Amino acid sequence: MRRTQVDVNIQTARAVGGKIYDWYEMVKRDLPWRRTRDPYKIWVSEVMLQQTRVETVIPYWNRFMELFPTIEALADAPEPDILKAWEGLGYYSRVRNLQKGAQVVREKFAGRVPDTLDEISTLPGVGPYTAGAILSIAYDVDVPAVDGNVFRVLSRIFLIEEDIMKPKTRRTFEGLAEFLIPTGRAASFNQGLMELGATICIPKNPRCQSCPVQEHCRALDEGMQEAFPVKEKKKPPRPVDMTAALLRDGDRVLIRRRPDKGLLAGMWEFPGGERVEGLSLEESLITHLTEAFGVTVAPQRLFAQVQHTFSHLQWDMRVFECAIVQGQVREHDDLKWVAVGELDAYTFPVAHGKVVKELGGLV
DNA sequence: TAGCCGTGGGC
DNA sequence: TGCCCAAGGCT
Repeated sequence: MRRTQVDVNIQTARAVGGKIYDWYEMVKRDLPWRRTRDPYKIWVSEVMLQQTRVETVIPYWNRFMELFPTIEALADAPEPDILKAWEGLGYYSRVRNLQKGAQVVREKFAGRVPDTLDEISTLPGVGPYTAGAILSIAYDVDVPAVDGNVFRVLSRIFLIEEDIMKPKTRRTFEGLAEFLIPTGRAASFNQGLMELGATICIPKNPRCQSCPVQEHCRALDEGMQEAFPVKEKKKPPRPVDMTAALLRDGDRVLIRRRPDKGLLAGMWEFPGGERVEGLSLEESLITHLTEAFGVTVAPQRLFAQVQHTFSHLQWDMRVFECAIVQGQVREHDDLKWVAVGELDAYTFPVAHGKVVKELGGLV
């Protein structure tokens, strides 16, 4: 028996596992992919269900089964056909991987979906969750299938405070989920855990009065249901004061290309940079341009102010119209004077694009 | 490890 | 409106 990092005695494990199993057998929804044991059809359903709601998946699964009823049919289908069948589901690499997987099954596994963790995990698009789901549901193998529902349900029952956003946390939950499986009944137990998470133990306002394991739930006991699972909140984007220079030469403006790596790699921008600690915006801009091109500029007026939020940064960018007071710009591949009317030919980040648009409006 | 990949629904 | 969330996996 694998040892879990969560302190659970065998009696509790048997009680919780059995109750979830019994409850699922009582209340399970009649879903189309629950009417088959065909590993291929269950595989397709599990991939469709990744990050996607059951109600959304049902019509897609039905249509997919008509179009590609077997591994052979999917393996041989033209890519445009499979994409069309997936249209509107999102995450389109899922269906490309599914087809690649079908081809691998045909060529390496004699057309039969593998029934071991090691083998099935070699299929593209089959990660730890999907592997466990297919093995348990289609082949009755007693392996866990830990998805977002399972994180939520188990973290509440056992008051697990590990951050579920950390990859290593998965092992804790897999160990516990495996420990809870009533022997030989992983198919219904695993689906029961997920069904419980989807219908009762929901993220907000969980329906604890209807829960089959309410008497075992430590979070309910402490009135802390909504504090679980523990999920490190994404840090809010760091605010950054950006500066940029609008330098004109007749109807042309100066743009430069960003480095090939890092944020907004390879895109074009109006030269500038982050505000330097201790300096004003204008002083920072002068410093950046001096260092970058060896020219001295004089900010003359604020041309535009643009806000743009990235996942990790929040730019408050001010674009100053500047004059060159000393030195000369030497053009090269990544630094050019470009007519305003030609700027469309260059790719700008959204923030700079707004400035380009404003410039265009002036022409 | 963190960023990326799509879409629809709930609040 | 703007988040968060939903049966994840890949790079």
